[in-house]
Amino acid sequence: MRGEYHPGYRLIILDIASSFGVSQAPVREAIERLKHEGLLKAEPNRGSTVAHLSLSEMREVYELRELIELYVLERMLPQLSAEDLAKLNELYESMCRVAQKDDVFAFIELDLAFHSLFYERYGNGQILGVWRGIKEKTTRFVSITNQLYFADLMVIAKGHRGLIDALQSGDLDSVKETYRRHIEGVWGRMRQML
Amino acid sequence: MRGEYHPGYRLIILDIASSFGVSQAPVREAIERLKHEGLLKAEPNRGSTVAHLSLSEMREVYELRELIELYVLERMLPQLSAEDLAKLNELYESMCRVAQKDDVFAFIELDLAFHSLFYERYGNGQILGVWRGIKEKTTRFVSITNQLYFADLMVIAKGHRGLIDALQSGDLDSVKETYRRHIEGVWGRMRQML
DNA sequence: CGCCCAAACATTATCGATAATCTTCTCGAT
DNA sequence: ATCGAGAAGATTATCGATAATGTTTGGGCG
Repeated sequence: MRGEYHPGYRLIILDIASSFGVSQAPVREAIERLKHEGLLKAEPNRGSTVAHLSLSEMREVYELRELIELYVLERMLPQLSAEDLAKLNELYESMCRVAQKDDVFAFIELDLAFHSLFYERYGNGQILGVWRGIKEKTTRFVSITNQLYFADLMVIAKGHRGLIDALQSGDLDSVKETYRRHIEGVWGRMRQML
Repeated sequence: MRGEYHPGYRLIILDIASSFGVSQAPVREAIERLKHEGLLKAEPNRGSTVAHLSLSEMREVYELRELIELYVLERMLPQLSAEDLAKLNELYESMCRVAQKDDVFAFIELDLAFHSLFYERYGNGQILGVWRGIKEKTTRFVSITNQLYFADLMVIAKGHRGLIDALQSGDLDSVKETYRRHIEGVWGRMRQML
């Protein structure tokens, strides 16, 4: 997740086991999990390597995200409480703080936490599950590309100010349009990295 | 998947291992996979049980399905080839054949294969992944509730005739409306089971 | 000089056993 | 009779070792 092992790196079970001071079994279990979360790729009898995460895959992720996030937003907008808005404001301020320190990893966590609020409030567990997958892939992509991202950290943070304002206005169309532009904007910044 | 082990059933590793004539390791690996596919649920040191699949969960699944299927349909409609339509017709006829034999499991496979065509043609791997999850949950739910489903098998089969006709007309709005009614109709039939 | 085959090596997959943990049952005290 | 402590049993989690598989290296042959 943090990009510590780069894509393509082959994980040797016995090495990992001895580095953690455990036997093969727990390492195998962990690898099995990571395989199914899509972080590792494996071929039978050939071991596991860190999965690649291509730009084209991220394009697909963003298409899916736009689809479900606009839907969730529309549906949960009426239920949005003052408390929720306070929480979003709080996250926005944390984002600004972290942006100045150029801490990319902490920033993306906050950014995604901001959007998570809507999915969690909405209460559809299946959609939440899809969002979790999107979140994970996004985090990983940012971790991998890292250094190229933080040029615009403050710009992205400020963008969330606009989102909050739109939510406060309560006008559905302007909320959807603001979000659509936001999501596409972040994606556009990402795609320029490669 | 076939409902052989019913929800709540506890899987004992050593029993399964000896029944397959293998040791614990491969059984553990399989369980780990099934856990992450959501078919099993596990608590640490307390073993694994077959996951329950509630009606409320299926409601969520159908909400998600309607969202993404209408989207995919809209986007890939222009690319739909005569070949695709022939394939859909073929599946429709198989459905009718199987419906008469009251083979619920075979029927649901055909039904889902019908809808899979759109997702596979569309070419967004992330969305396809979401669909795979939906497919799996649906199959399982039908397997579990089984006997209650096949009263309407022929009705559901015939419904696909209408979908093909709508697709052939090429009119987006009528396609979307037909599909929306179809998806909600199948869901309505399901919810009546409980 | 390059190519194929076999041996040596590296690594994964599987095994059976032990350790840790949880559950059930028994027994004594209240 | 009820509750809790503790032993006995069942099961999972972990271990280290062996078997199976894949990869590399070195040597003989064309």
